[in-house]
Parts: sequence; structure tokens; C-alpha cells
Amino acid sequence: MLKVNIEQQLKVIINEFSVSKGLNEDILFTVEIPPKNINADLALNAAMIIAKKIKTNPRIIAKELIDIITIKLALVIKTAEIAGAGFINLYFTDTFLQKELERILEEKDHYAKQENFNKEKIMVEFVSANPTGPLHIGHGRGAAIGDSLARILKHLGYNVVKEYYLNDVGNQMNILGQSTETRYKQLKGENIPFLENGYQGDYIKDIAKDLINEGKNAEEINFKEESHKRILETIKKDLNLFAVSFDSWFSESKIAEEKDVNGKTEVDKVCDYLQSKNYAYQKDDALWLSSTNYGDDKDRVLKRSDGRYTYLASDVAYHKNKYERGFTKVINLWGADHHGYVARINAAIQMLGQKKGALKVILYQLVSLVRNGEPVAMSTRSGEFIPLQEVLAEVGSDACRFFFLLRAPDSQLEFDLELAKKQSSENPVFYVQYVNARCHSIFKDYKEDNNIPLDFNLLNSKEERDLIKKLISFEDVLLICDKTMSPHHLTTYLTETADIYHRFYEKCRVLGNEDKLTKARIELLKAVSIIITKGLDLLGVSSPEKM
RNA sequence: AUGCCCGUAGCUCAACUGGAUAGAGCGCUGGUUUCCGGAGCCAGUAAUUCCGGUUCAACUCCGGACGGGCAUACCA
Repeated sequence: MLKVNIEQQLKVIINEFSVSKGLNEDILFTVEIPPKNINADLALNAAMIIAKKIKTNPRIIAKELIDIITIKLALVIKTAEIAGAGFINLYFTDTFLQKELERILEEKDHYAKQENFNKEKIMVEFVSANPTGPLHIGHGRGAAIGDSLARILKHLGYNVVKEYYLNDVGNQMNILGQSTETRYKQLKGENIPFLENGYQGDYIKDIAKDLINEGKNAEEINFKEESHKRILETIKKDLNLFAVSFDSWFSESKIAEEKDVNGKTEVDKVCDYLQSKNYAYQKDDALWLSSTNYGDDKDRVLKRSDGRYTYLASDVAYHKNKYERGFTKVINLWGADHHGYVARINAAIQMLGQKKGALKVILYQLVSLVRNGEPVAMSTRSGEFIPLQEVLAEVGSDACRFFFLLRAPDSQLEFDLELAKKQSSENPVFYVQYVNARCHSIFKDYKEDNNIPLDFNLLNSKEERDLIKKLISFEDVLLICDKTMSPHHLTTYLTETADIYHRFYEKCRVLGNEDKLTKARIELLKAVSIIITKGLDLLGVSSPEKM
């Protein structure tokens, strides 16, 4: 609550002020936590904006604003001063900082929940890998980002559902079944060639081996079903290892195979609807979506001339279903290789009557795998891919998640497997986890005495003030993650907090002081532990008390 | 060829979506008075690919050049 609350109060003051200057428009000012080299708690740029509009010297405006702010916000703002080109630097009162610190200690892991949020129903759909092979490292990035973003939104107070869309119908599933069947027969000694476009990964052979070991004959095996079932189990196991959970698994068969009383599937119905509204048309015996009218480069096929639906058709039906379930905001995480797909699905949801903003596609750039400087291909069809599981076994889930969440989704990520291994002892995740371990190590040696009064006024050194300020900006950081749809700001924040904490730790001894000071610092450490633990939890990373 | 994303320190990435003297980690150099965990701390080193434009203010927006990735199916 460093700035969100203050922003509201300043808005009233500044708008009043601008009206008094003859302006009748909203001033779009910002309140910011200044860069490290600036010794201020908050910075306000309103004076520069107003000055420009009424063509005056910003420093004069700033002077006038300062007079008003210091009077009206006396409880929060101790002093304010002009800086640089016309910034107003604000300094908090100690009471304000202490009150916020108390809030952390009272609210504990509920801190930063937004009570006034409207509980908007949000769906985050991610991973959604086809059940034709184990998850690979690219899925891992999507999983880490999607899961953490969902955790953050949930914590802030949104009504969030995490969903995995399962493409379990269609030709890929047939090929999967045939691949397993062929491997099964080959292992049984039949001299038959493997499918040209079959799945070549070793996991197919493993499934075939298992089936043989279970002593079943080819005739009594449904290869498609067995393969699907077993691969899905592997996927769920990997996700579990990666601390990723889903609230909902949505099967494509529900919209592509289940029929209503009239013998129509959801896909049939949505295509009928689009055609009835002239959003889709027949050409060359195929059904086309007029996506060009809504910003796409060209129209797309919904139903092929041979009568089979495209992937797009079921995806349109699937999105219709999402909105029918009451979600007002739908977030999809896609690998950047699907970016060409955004325009057509955006077109489709608008045809279904949704606003453009009702769908937010987060494209995360692909992970390029490198091993000893050599690029590694990772197609699931060639069999040359690095399973997520393998990386988890090498570097661990905590380090892997933290690593993925250190970067913004739209920056490309080079993942060198050798480097990842090397980093296992130097990874920044340990730096952050170490904070909590140090706190708990002190708690262990501290004997609480309720007769000693708690006095936060004693926390007045620069290190203590810096630490408190950082802790109470947790809420702002989560709101930035919400606004930018990216959890990486939280990762950065935790690293910075750890940095400030370790500096505090060097300068300010906790145990063995005068009792009152020790008590105040212990309470500060409790707040540190709360924020670090909660922050790591939102990233899906553990925070052990001992390491 | 066209479209989308990216280009920041030797390496991997930040910079609160237009704010002040561009921050971290790793690496490298030097230091750290027997004490709460040295997985730490302190000091030093080093960067916005290039050229224009927009404005009080540009890593951020616009135009162009160069470089990297991805995508351009009646594939899933």
C-alpha cells in the first residue's frame, strides 16, 4: 500500500487544484517509487503536467502543490520537496510506515488482498499440451508463467479458474494410437515399418513395453485410449513435480463429440450460428470464417471440403463455452509460435458478441535449448526433445520456476542445460530463500517476553526504514503484475527485498540488544518472513526454514 | 518476401508501460575487527546495436538500417 492508496488521495487534491487553475480536464499524473539513487519515498510528476497545460514554470506549480499536500496529507506525508525538472518528492511519516508494518503482521499471508475488488471471474488457460507426449521445457515456461499469474490474481481477490484444454480428439490421437500399436507389434517380433508421420519418442516404446508386460493381446487393447491415458498421467505427474495445479480439465470431446438431442455438437452449432449471421460462408465446398472483417490477414477455414472440422472450429466453440460459463476475462498463454493465431480467435470472439478486451493472449517467447553451445531441436515428433522432467531432475522445481519467472514473457529465453546445472548452487532463488532461513534461525534463538513493550519508533536506521518501505510496496508490485499480466515483477521484487534484507542483517544485529530494540526487530523479521514466504509461494517456489 | 516478438555491462536479465545519475545476478579485481547461518556484506569494473524524428523528459513512442527468433496450410 505504498502508493495505491496515496494515489487516490492525491487525485482528489490535484484535480481540485487544476480546476482552481482553470483546467477542467483530468490530470493523468503518476506516483512512482523513485529510482534507487533518489533519496525519496515517492515521486509525483503532476506539477510538470499542469505547468505544461497552463504554460507556467513547473517549479512554481510544484511549490503551490506542496503547500496543499503537506497540509491535507499530514498524516502520511512528513515533507515534500521540489526536485529535478519539477518532480515533487514525498517523504512518509514514521506513523504511516509503522501502521503499514502492523498491517502485514496482522493480516499475515492475506496481506495485499484487495477487499474492494469486484471478484471478476477470470479464466487462465495454459499448458494445454496435446496428450501425445510428455511436457517439454517450452511447456514448462508457459506452465510457470500461467500458474504464477493465476496465483497472483487469485491472491488479489479475483475469482480465478486455472484450466487445461485437452485436445483429445482428431487425427493426432489416431496417429498416436497407431504409433503405439506399431511399436507393440514390432516388439512382438513383427517385421513392419514404422509410420511415416508417427510419434517417434521413446515414451511410445515404453508404453508398448508396459502393455506387453501386462500380458494383453493386441486384439483386446484400445491403443488410442491406452496411449492417451498413460501420457496424460505422465503430464499430470510432471505438473505436480513442477508445483502446477489445475482447477479444471476441459476435454475437446465435450464440444466436438458430445451431441445434443438434435444430433449436433457444440462445434456444429457454433458454425451454424456464424453462418446464420454471415460471419462464415461457403466457398470451394469448405466453410470459411470471415475473420478479415475483424482484423485478420485472411479468412480461415472452419470446415474442410471433406467435411472435417479444423482445429479453429473447435477452438471457437471452446471459447464460446468459456464465456457461457460466466468468465468476463479470459487469459490464454500461448507459445509465440502460435502468434499468427491470435488475430483469428480475436475475430471469432467478437463475432460471438464479446468485446476485444475479453480475451487476453499472453505470448511467451520460446525457450531455445542449448547444450554446450549446440542448439537442440525440440519437436515432439522427431523424438529429439528435452522433457521438462529431465530438467526438473537436474536443477529442481524451485530453481527452474524461479529461472523461468525471472524474465518477461516476451523476451526470448536461452536455456543452456549445462548452465542450468551450474547455476544450481548459485541460482538467485537460493539468495531469496536464504532470507527466510536466516529469519527462522533467529526466531529459534529468541525467547519471547510479553512484558516487553513493542515500540516501532526504535526502527529508525536507514537500513530498517529501507526494509519497511520495501515490504509495504509488496501490494504495489502485485498490482503491477496484474496490470502488465506478468509475474516477473514479483521475482525482481523478491530479489531486491532479499538484497535489502541481507544489508540490514549485516548492519543491525537482532539478538543481544537492549530488549525493546530486539523485540521491535523480531517483529520486523516476522514481517519479512511473511512477505518472502508469500511472494515465493505466489511464484510456486518453496521457502524452507532450514536449508 | 510479408507479418509479429526481441536487441541494454563479458554472460543471463530488470527498469513500475514516457520520468530524475539505466538496476541486479553471474564473471573479474581488492577487501570483510574470533559475534544471530560467509549460500552473506563492502568497494571497484562495465551497457541502452546504428541513424533520424516526436517533447519539459525516450531503453520505452514514430520512421529507417542492421542483427536474432517465430509465423505465414482445407496441419494439429
